[in-house]
Amino acid sequence: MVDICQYCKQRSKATESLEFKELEKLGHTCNEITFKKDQRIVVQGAVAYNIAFLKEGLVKIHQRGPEKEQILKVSKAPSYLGLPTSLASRINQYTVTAITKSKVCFINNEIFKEFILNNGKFAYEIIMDLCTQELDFYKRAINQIQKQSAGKIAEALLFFANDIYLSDNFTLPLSRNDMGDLTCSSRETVSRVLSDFAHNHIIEIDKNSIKIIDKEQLKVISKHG
DNA sequence: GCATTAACCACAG
DNA sequence: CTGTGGTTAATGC
Repeated sequence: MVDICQYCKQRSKATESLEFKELEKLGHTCNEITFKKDQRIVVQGAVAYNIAFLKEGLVKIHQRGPEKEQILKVSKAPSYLGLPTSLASRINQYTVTAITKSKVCFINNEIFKEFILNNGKFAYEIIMDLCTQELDFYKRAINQIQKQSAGKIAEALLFFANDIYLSDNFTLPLSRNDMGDLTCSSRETVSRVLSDFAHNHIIEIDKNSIKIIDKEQLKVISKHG
């Protein structure tokens, strides 16, 4: 028990709806754990006893497919890590790995269910969160099926710039291999497309630091596959 | 057929 | 781990 939830500044939006008493209860069962880069926070195949809430950091959520690893999404704090797997299944359906140092609160499953059953506002916020994620996932699933590789990689770059770093100048936290797993393409294709973008002055690239020069062009490529 | 795309393989930094 | 070149298979015109 590291934090007292009532005073935590990094709570989820849903917990704003909790009563003081409920927060106290949360505080009694909540454990905060810090993970280093590349440590696994949630492990596919293991039994889930807790809900994981990412307070700080950046993670990748990935699943072992029949052929190879598939990165389902990259997620930054604050967010719940895998409500579907924690609530709908007793076994984790995917692995979550820290890609930067991360702080995670583990909340007892039963307590969490109790909040959902007893507090409508809390439940509403959780449902909103799930809906948003599902819609987002549909969108990306279709993109990945229909776009060709330059489009998928352009989209990934825009995602990091717009959604993760809020800057056109950032350091890619993933290896080329991981970028391939994320965009459903091979690591070679990622390499080629990135250097191609650089040649065409759409981005500047030095190792993993990326600078987007021509964002409009990147958007066009992302849109038209 | 011919062109395009992207995966796979191999090899060099 | 990354970048690049050659090869190959699939697909579209």
